Amino acid sequence: MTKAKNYHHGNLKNDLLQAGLIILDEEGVDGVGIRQVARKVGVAHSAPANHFKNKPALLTALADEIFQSLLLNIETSVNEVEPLSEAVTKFCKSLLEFALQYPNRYRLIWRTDCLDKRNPELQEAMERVYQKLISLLRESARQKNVDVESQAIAVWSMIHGYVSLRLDGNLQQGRDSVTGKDRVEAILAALLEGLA
Amino acid sequence: MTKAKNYHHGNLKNDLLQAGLIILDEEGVDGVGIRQVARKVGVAHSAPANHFKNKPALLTALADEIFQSLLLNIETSVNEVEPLSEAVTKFCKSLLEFALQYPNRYRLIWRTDCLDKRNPELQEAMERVYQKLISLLRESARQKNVDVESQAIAVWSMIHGYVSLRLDGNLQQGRDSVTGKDRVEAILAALLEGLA
DNA sequence: GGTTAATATTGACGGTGTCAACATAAGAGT
DNA sequence: ACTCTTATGTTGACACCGTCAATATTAACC
Repeated sequence: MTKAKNYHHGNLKNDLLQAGLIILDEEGVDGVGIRQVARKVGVAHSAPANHFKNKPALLTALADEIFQSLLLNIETSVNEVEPLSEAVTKFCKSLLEFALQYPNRYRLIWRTDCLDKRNPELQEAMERVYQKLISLLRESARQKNVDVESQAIAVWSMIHGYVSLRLDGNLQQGRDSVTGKDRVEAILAALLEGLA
Repeated sequence: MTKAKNYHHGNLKNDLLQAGLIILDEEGVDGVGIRQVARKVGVAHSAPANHFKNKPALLTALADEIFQSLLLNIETSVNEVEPLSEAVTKFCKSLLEFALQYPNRYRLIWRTDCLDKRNPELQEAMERVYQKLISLLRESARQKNVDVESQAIAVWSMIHGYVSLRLDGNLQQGRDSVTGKDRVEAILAALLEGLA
């Protein structure tokens, strides 16, 4: 938050985004609104309009920022040259960690009903995460004749589904503590080694 | 919609729910609101309050109905005695079919931020779907020493993740048409046979 | 048939996003 | 330095929304 004594605020746009992040973490997606962030920054309710065309634009800008930090998280924890199982496990775990640390941020980036889906920056931000996964799989599938795309979608679907279910509290009771190793490892083992 | 000539409407509660379903299909989760359904049924904006304590209660009642029909869908298409791969495939496919036919219904039942999560009927409705999957896996895991719970969560996560990504348009481009067989089969094959 | 409880209506309150009209300040060109 | 233009911030209005309180209407029961 930069100081705000003057009529012209300085760098309102960025301050609005930071305020939005805070509100998001504290109150969830529904808490984030034009008037809310304006209030938090101490500016008139209609000031954000100069920087964000409408509510979806504001949320999309937030989602974009979030995707970037998520990607950073992933890239610092995954090493390309590891064997497939290691790489995939780290990819999934860093995604889960991020979601557990900032549940509302994870929720927002998938709330496409609130976002401006066509925003190219947003699309590209998500694409980068997906491509990271693709590259991991391609690396260790070198000359083997496998359908990397399907594998990526399988992993991507599973971890996203698991995280979503868990964040929404849909893996009830003690159902999410498994003997010894974490459940992520267990379901990843199921995927890596096969069910049958 | 029953006729509404009288002051007392007859069975308003049910009519509100049906109207809610229609609005849900047509306009999405955000379109469904107290005043909206009241308007659709032709009744005062505050009439629903007699039948639904608040908005979450209305949406929860809808979600409950939806879960029931989803379970019906699954149960008529899955046969317990089939081999594991068949049973799991049918389970997942009927879930996907349902989601493609009524995308907004599928979306609603997972929007736990809009729903009354503690509602026991809702919890049980979801639980029944999950238990169905468990029973499929247990059936074909008979004396084999496998962690059925983890397997169930793996399947459940993957199909839920896949459907969610697909409904939200996050499996871009032609990325979702794979040579010959459907992508669901491809990712299920990855899960059944293992990645490594 | 009169009383009670259920159900529907009306009107208000504070909240929201968005728009239009206006105020203020910063920057560019002369 | 002095405009003029443009970017930015303010104020006020509008139509929605969910919720509540007060009231009207009817059904059901003794």
